[in-house]
Amino acid sequence: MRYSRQRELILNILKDRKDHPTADMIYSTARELKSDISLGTVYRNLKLLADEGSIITLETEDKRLHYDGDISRHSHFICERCGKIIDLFKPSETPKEIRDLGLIVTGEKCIYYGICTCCNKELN
Amino acid sequence: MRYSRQRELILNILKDRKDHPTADMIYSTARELKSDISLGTVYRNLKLLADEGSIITLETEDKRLHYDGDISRHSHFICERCGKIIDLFKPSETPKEIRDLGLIVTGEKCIYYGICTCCNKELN
DNA sequence: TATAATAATAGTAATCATTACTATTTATCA
DNA sequence: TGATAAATAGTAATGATTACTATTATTATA
Repeated sequence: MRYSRQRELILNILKDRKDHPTADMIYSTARELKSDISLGTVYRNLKLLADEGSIITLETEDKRLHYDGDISRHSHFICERCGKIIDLFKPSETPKEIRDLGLIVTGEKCIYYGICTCCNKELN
Repeated sequence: MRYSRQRELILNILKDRKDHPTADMIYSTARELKSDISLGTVYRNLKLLADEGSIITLETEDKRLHYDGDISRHSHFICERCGKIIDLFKPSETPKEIRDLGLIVTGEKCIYYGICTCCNKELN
């Protein structure tokens, strides 16, 4: 894979932020920094980066892929009211039961759903 | 919500099978049993059933929603080679850390990725 | 049981996130 | 410094899902 300025930009944008943006959110940030970058380039590179394991994808209920520049082992919480995605530390081991089934586990994505602290305050 | 024959059919199809079909897979089974059911009806009712909690949706990496008629607390394993989705028992509690953050957890979806037993045999 | 009210459907059109395509640009290596 | 081919910009296409509308079916009530 050859170096490209666009790919480096996309990766840096993602590594610098702590939220979990969609492709078009990354695209709009990228446009501010390089005004002629195209949406297709953003999509293509996000996929390349995800395939090589440099970033993580999150398949959420909003039907848009979200991206995470933090590839450390952790899970996520998604607020069903405001949609905010919160990083959670993931302390538990991969359940022994899974290995006992003869399955080879290479990754996991655990998403908790509910109401975040902010929304809970607003509701009460 | 008024009774409908189509919705009952869709729910029964899903409750009767142990795999995790997509909308169009459910649609083709439904067509065999009621030849004039429409794809839109399948989609609309799957959404209704998921919203009321009668079935579960699985957001996978293949960009198609999969449905599960088993609403007991369990997680899933997806084979990255053949795409098969396997039910796993979910013994662990919701991590205390999450509640300590002031988050209200109403649900969770945990998907493990890797290679299933069948595919592993074929590879060796 | 017949009928009025309206929820649900079938069939089709529209949407929208994502991917594919192609002429042009750019990174990289001899 | 060119040659080569990967990457891009810009646009068209794809495909899962949703919206729309005339018609049908359910259900409450007379």
